[in-house]
Amino acid sequence: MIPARREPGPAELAARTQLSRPAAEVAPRLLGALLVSDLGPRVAVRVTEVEAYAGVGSDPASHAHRRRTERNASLFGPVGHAYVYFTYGMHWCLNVVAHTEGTAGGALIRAGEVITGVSAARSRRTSARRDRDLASGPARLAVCLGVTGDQDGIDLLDPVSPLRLELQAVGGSLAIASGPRTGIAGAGADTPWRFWVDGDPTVSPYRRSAARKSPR
DNA sequence: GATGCGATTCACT
DNA sequence: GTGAATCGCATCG
Repeated sequence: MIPARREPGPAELAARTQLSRPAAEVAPRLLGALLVSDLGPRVAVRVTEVEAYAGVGSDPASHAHRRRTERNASLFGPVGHAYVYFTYGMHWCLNVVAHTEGTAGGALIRAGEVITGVSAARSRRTSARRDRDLASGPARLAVCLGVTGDQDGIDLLDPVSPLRLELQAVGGSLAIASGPRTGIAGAGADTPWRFWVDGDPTVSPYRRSAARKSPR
């Protein structure tokens, strides 16, 4: 039989509204939120570091800067869904789609603290020496949660989704710091769209854009 | 059709 | 601190 159309609850509607704003405004509000993965044994992570990426034309560092393609399509899609991309031939990174109606953008989840399923996270991240290293980096966090390209585009606000974002967990008294984004060169390199929980040990160490050639 | 490089991580010097 | 690993994608010819 045909399942009834899902009725979004009030928390989900509130979250959807919160994410329907420019990524740069949404990103700091994701700090302290919970990412819960039921892909395999449950692992939950408290978000401690994020970066904002805007849409076409406005942010040269964004995957959505040039135009919509098959790869970045999720960034143009519904707010609150996942954008998962593959980079360096081996790493997956997770974004939360956030933008105003008709535009594109999202927030890269750069780091978090594993608060549930530490042993499961450790078995996925055998090279991590300390617990604080388990999700201290975008690709590390994705591994912790078991996220791959298979999760690209899924709805993070659907209560039955295997990967969920819980905004209601956000506490009020977080010390938020901001600064330039990591790994960005050229235009947009100085935009302070990286946000983190000040003093949190799980925040990934800042690296300026890979000092390739010609420093100037 | 070919090519260069990336929103990174890890091991090693 | 530096370099290798590794491949899909966007750009260029």
